[in-house]
Amino acid sequence: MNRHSRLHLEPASPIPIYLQIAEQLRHRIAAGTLLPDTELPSVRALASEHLINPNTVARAYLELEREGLLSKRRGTGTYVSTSATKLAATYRVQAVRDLLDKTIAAAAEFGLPRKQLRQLFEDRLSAAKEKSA
Amino acid sequence: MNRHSRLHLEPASPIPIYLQIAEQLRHRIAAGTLLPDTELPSVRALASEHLINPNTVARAYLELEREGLLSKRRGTGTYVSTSATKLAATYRVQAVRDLLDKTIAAAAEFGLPRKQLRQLFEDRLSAAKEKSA
DNA sequence: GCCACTGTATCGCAGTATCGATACAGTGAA
DNA sequence: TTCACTGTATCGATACTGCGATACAGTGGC
Repeated sequence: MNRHSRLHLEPASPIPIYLQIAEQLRHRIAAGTLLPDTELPSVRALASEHLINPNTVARAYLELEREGLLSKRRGTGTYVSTSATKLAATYRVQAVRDLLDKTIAAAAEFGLPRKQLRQLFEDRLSAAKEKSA
Repeated sequence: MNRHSRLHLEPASPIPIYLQIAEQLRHRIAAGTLLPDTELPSVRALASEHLINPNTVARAYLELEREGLLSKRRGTGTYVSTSATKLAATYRVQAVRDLLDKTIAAAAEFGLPRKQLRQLFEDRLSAAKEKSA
C-alpha cells in the first residue's frame, strides 16, 4: 500500500466527516497526487488512523465510487479508477458550472442587469486576486 | 389591511415553509410590490390562509426583521420598514456577491485559470439568455 | 479449508430542525 | 376595564442526519 499523507479532518466542523474525506480525496485525484490504479487504505485502516468508524470512511468511498472516481472490490480493496484524473477534473468544472448557473439565476430572478453582473464578477475576481497575492 | 396576492407555498418542498415565506416577501419588497410602511397580514391571518401554524409565519417575519426589512410591534402588527426597498436590493446584491465569491473560490481551489473561468461565465450567461428567450 | 484481510448491511443512539398545540403577554378601541 | 386583536415563548411530536457498534459476506494467500 502506498504512503498517503494524513487527511486533515475536523470532527467539530459542521461539514460531515465523510464529506471532508471525499472532498480531500477528490482534490488529490484531480491534482494528480493520487494516481489511477493506486490502492487506497482500507476503510478500517483509514478509520483507525483517524479514530472514526469504518462506515464513515465507507460512506466517503461510496460517494466517490458513484462519481466514478473509485472502484471497489469486496475482499480486495478500493482503487482509484483508471479514468479518475480526467473525471475528477470534469467533475470539478461541473461544480463550478453549477455554481455559476445558480449565481446567474439569482441575479436574473431579481432583475440585476447582465452588465452589472459582469461588473460584479470582475470586482470579486480582483478582490480574490488581491487576497491571494 | 391591504390586499396581498396569495403566497405560493409548497409544503412538500425540502425548503422549509418559513424560508419560502421569507424569500417571497423579500422578493416583493425588493420588487416594490410591497411598499415601505405597509402593514402585513397578522401571523394568524397568514397562517390560517395557508393552513399552517402561526409560529411558522412568525419565524419568517423574524428572519426579515433581523435583516431590517420588517419592523414588528407587539399588539399592533408587522410593517414593512421604511428603508426596506433599498435594503432588500442590497441584501440581494450581497447574496449574489457571496455566490460569486464561492464560485471563484471553488475555481481557484483546483487551479482553474482565470481566463477559463471568465470563459465559463460567459458561456453560462449566454446559455441563460437562450433559455429565457 | 483456514484465516486474515477486504467491503457491506443492520441497528440504534444522539443531535438538530421543522412545525404544530397551547399558553402567555402587550396594545388599543369601545 | 374589557375584549379582541396583535406578536411571543414553551413544549412536544416527528423526521432526518451523521456516525458508531456489531454482525455479515466475499477474496486470496497459506
